[in-house]
Amino acid sequence: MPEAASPQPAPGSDALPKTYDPAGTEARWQAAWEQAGAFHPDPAAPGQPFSVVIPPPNVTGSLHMGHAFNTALIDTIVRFQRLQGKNVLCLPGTDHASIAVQTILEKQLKAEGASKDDLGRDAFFERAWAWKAESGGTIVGQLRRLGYSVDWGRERFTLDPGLNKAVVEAFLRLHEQGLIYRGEYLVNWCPASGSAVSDLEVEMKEVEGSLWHLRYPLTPLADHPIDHLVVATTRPETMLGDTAVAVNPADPRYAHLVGRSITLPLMGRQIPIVADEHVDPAFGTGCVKVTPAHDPNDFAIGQRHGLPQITVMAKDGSMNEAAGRFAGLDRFEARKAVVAAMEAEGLLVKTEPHRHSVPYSDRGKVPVEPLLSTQWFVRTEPLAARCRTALDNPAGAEPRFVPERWSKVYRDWLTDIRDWCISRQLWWGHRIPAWFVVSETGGVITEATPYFVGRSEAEAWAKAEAQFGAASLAAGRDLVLEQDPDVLDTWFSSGLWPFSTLGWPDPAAADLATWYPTSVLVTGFDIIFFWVARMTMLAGAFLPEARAPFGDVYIHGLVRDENNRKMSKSAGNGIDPLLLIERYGADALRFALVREVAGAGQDIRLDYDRKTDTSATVEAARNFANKLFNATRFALMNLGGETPASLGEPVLAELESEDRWILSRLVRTSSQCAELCGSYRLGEAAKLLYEFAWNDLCDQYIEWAKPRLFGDDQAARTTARRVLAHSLEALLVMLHPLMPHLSEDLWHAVTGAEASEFLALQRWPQPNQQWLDPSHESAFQFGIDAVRAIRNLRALSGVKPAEKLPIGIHTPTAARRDFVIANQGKISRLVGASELHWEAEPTAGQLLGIVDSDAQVGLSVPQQSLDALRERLQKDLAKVEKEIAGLAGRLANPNFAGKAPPEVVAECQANLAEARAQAELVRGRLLDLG
RNA sequence: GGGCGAUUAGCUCAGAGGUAGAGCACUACCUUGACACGGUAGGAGUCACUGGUUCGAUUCCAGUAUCGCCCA
Repeated sequence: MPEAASPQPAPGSDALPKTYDPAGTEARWQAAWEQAGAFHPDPAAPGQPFSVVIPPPNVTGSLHMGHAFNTALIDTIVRFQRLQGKNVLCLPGTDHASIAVQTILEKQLKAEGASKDDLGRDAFFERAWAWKAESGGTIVGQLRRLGYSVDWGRERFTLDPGLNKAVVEAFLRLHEQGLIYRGEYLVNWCPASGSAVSDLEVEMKEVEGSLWHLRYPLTPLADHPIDHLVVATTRPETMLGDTAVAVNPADPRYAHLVGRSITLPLMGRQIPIVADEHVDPAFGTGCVKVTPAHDPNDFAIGQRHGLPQITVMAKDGSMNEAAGRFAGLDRFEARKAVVAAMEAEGLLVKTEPHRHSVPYSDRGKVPVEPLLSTQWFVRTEPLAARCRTALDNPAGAEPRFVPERWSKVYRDWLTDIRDWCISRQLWWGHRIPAWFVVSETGGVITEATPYFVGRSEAEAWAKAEAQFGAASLAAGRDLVLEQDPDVLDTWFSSGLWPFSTLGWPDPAAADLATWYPTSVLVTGFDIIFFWVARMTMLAGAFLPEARAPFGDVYIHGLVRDENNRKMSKSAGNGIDPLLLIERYGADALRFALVREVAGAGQDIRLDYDRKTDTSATVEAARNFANKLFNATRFALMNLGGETPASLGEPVLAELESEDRWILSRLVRTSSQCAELCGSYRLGEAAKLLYEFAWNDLCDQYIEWAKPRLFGDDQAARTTARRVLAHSLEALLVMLHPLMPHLSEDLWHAVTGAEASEFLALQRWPQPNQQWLDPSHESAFQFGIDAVRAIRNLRALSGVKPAEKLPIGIHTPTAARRDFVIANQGKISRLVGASELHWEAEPTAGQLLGIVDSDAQVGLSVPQQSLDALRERLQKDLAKVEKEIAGLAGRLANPNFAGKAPPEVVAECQANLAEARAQAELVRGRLLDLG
């Protein structure tokens, strides 16, 4: 980056604008980092490897605030680790989101009056890739705009050729291990997308439905009093596929009927009455209709009793030929028609309103239909078992969840896990690498058609030839192979993400060797099952030696809107991160998001005014950015063209009180902040730096150091410059993970570093440990307290801020006396004193304020009505008396003295003495005031 | 039905076994030679409730209530 392009003039210049304008600065540094390849690591480089693969956003449009949040957290972590000197890889990418993208495209086609079948598979794919290019481009642009320090040179897409290779290999190996099978089962069928979906993609929704009580006539039997049973159902249309009625074997009302048969109304079919323990005698009439082909529970009953499965619905949700005269009707129309028909026959007993759960398709937003279908499945238990073992690793759970409580959620899901339906009747996705020998089954694919799994069609052919070639030849027919038309669940490819992106299955991949397993996965709790568990299961199948594909899993909450609702596209309550970035800057948005996340993975609520597109939270962060900008501007104006390096380190022997104080605070802050960032307590780290920067450096240090910075004493000025430059530089380094652009920019301005150098690649500050000095910190704290007491007194007595007047500080303690005398000029400036003097005891004729039991401050002002001061003192007295009561009460308790730690008792006694002394002072002052 | 989380200042949220914190908002004053996106000084809370452990609980434990989420 050419120097001329920098917004910062050379150090020492005072030509900076008064406010920070993030837009240009952020774009410039993003470009500079990328052009320099700053985040493109070499696997052979020194430094402990640290790696993160980002959760790839779906290419379904653009990013929302949740992505910005996830990005802010990950980038803070990886930038921090980079500053620790690690060899950091942060790998970006996007997800093809098979079902979601196909839904979008089909909707577009429908709007154009076309369908995917008109287009054909190839043209549809072309269209899908075009969509991917557009949406993916938008997303990548947004990620760049946030300042994500990822390696764009390693960007991946879950449907790119490299990932396809990994997907095919994974499928093959799982198949070889017997962990993939194909079979006809009751699956969740989404009629909207025309595909099977997994259990996870089904969401239970409470709906107001009806419970229909239907009369099923018993097949007549001479001299038997009961001639019918009543069944209750929420789905009358499925009765067309009933193959039994079930009762509880212990139900005395019906026990004697078990084994008899019923004539199924409307269909005329004879179906048996079976006894099954899973029937709840208390629900409805205690009799349930059994439709094994359309209900999971009935399916299980059917299996136990060997009942036939009659599918009465087609895959588009309409009734099929097996539904007799209802064939062709949509399932919801059929429901009405069946009820009407039953009523017409006098078989509808009653209809009750009934609230119940209905499975909905996550994507299609329509009720899912349990349907018998031949699909591919992953046998999950062996994989899950390995994950549970890794979690129980005596040397430490793998992965380690942060916060820990999520590991229970993860474990529970991996216990009693169901097999994973991985085939989808879609086009956009990884085609299943299986070829059917359709010549064996008359040219069609059935459940019985033999198939071969291969890395390529040629490989499948070779296998097919070997097994069926001779027989085919003998039978005089050609071998015909046809690839399975279906694609894999998106999560199958996402599940390989932490290693497929690093080069797996190539055993020699350097990235894999260096950066696998990855260091930490950062994601929301909502995809622990979808993604985290799938990755650990699949990694266990292929790279079991690592136990888990990531050491830590840092689970964060969701971003909620100003009304505490989860932000979502469908609810229309999303907030576009770009709007806030444009208004406040990416650094401000990032800082605001991270600062909100101090707690243990709680959701964060981002305040937002939709009328004005403003956010007080982000605005506060923007103000902080501006404060830093101005602090740096001040430094540049007062460092005399020098840099931290040219000035050299502060020299201990030359330091004044505020120097000792800020450097001690710096030592403390740098180690605390590193500790917090290293343990994912990023919000606390953000707050710590905010306080150090604003309260300590700006409000105190700079104000106390101004006389030296403005003065003529060269030696004193150099010392102050050294401390200021040093503290500021360290602060900028520490802030870099949180506010990368601003800190990079200001760091260049302060250090005068070459454009080819980057703060992003510097080292975390290592301030001299000798500067840590608690006694100086408390000594200086007295100065802060005294200044505040004087200012308070001025405000209460109504002295004009600009009015200078004689001021005294009264303390008998030698160290404090020395402090006051040594800092006379500085304190005078801070409190507006025309003359500042020290006396052990206050002399008469002053207006006095109390710092603590050992110090008072006095203003030489004419006596006046001082209700405000009196009020204040009375309040102080009340407070201190309350404290005395509490402390005295505690000390009077013999158990306290006996059982509490001695240092606590001593502290308590000291506090009591202090409080009593203060109370005395306050009472004295009140008496003086009359 | 099972599990998890939350309940702290007007709002949004930190916090920690030993006298309650921040940001925003609020009040008063101040355009002081970095910053009004600023400064100074203030006001403001029975830490949801009830028990228990403890010398001491807002903090740990149990239960209750309310809200939210996940699983069935």
